[in-house]
Amino acid sequence: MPRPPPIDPTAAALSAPESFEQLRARVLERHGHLPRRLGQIARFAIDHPDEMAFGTIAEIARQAEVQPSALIRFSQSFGYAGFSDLQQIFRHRLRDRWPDYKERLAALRQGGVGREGPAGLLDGFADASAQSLARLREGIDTDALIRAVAILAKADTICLLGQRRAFAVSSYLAYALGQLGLRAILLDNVGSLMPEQAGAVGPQDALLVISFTPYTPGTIETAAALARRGVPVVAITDSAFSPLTPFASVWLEVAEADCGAFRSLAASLALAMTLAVATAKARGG
Amino acid sequence: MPRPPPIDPTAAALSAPESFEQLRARVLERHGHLPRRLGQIARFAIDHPDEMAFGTIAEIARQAEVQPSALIRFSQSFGYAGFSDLQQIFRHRLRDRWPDYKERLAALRQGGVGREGPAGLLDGFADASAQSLARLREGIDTDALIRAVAILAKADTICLLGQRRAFAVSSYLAYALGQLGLRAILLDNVGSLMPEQAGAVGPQDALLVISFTPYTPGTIETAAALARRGVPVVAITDSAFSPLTPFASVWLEVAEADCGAFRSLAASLALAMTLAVATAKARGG
DNA sequence: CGAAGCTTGGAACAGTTATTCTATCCATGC
DNA sequence: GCATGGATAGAATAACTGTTCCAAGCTTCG
Repeated sequence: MPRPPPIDPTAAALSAPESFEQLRARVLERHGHLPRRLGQIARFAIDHPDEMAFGTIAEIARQAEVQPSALIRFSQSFGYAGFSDLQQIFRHRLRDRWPDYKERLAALRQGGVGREGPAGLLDGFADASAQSLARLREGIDTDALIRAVAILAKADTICLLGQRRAFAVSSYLAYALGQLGLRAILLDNVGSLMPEQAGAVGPQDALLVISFTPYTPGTIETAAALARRGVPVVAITDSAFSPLTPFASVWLEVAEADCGAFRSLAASLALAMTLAVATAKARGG
Repeated sequence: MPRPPPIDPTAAALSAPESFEQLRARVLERHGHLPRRLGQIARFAIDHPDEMAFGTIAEIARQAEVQPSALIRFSQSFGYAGFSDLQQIFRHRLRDRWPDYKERLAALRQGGVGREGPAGLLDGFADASAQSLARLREGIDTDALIRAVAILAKADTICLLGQRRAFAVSSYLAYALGQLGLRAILLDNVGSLMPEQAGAVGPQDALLVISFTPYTPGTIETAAALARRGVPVVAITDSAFSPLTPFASVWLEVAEADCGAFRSLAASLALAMTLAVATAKARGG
């Protein structure tokens, strides 16, 4: 690797960026050829501009996992006299952003139509997701949740089943449970091998199945077959009338709001994560 | 003039306002029967909230023509431990529409409102998701979003790439785009066939790639290879320093909040859905 | 392998911070 | 007019601030 060219202090001093946008551009441009620690700071600064604005040098250094002196070197290498000078940039950014924020808030309160085009769509999906989350918090059956965690904590292996729309949830659970050190297998039906994937599952394991209207037939069949074989079943679904409820040991209802034709997944994912972490806690503790 | 009733320290301590709006209301209400200097401070605080957020106690005291100690008495008379506590309110007002997530959680716990066990965890994940969504709405780069939609709308086939944590997003996009009647293929690396899956992709297509820290090496490599072949790349990632940004035609930043070790996916999914539906609209219209 | 160059960590520094405390001031009630 | 008690100003203080400086650590080049 070629040695990075020495930083020209004159060049740096000539041009201490005066606005956040300028600074940001400069940081992005130089990030590649910045020493390790300074690069770390650059990253933190751009990713957490609010912290940079308010924190003391000690706090920021701790959060960025750097020495306070490194922050000063960073500031100076971009042409500022010291850290305080650099911090001014971040503070001004917040000051200037404020009026914009006020207007938006007012617009939202009035119930105005909001933004147009893709941004408007985004507002819609974000709204739907937030609404789903709020409903989940208030409507969750705490008892069922506790029983579900108990079942999963007792299981030897946790099998995950969710197809089509619910596949995002089951695949994320496979990732999360793995990270938590829990044995889990994802019945993903690759190569139409679902029967074989489910073949070795027994009563000592547990099935966590996710399905929403229109319930994928394969999901229901596989879940039902496993339940018949004595496998405890925890179901995440969208209605008390779901075909999963008759044979589920525990079922949890999530009512996802929709924006247009598309339903959110935010609540289902939050619930899934809760199950994963609570199970890990129950087992580990 | 009637003598002002003595301030009841208990009453003040019972209720230190936690948001700027609450504080403002309280100040306005008490302003009439406040001692001269404290009234002076009240007025300055409401009129110059930015100064209150950024300044040191000495600067503010000078600007408000008051003694520093008066600022502390003012803070305490509203139930705060000292000036620094009061200043937090003004800082949070600027920092984010939403009070700091961690402190909110702490407040919930202290107030006894927070639930215990799995339900408490659920609250945490729901909070993190909601916060991510709020930040997405406010922080989204509308221009980039529009350019991204334009690229995707022009594409012959939309290729989806996202592994590990991001796989939930890419797989959901595969489902959604299919429902919308758009040709999309998911590069899922089943059987380690990623090279073959990506082999037929050309400049007439487009790649929609999703990756978060720690960026899966295979994702970056494949995306970079396709970009080199002239495939337009739209990236959803979590930082301006993501390894995707150098070769992405457009990149969209989502800053997901975390609850414990696990990050939410709510904002990424909402953004993904937005891209899908906006692309369908752009093409169908 | 040795030398030279930045880069890095950590201690030392002077200056400033928020806070506490006390003497003084002023307005009120008797 | 005097006593009372909160409000105020200002000095004292201890903690912490941002900054400087230097020795040790790497990396790269000769």
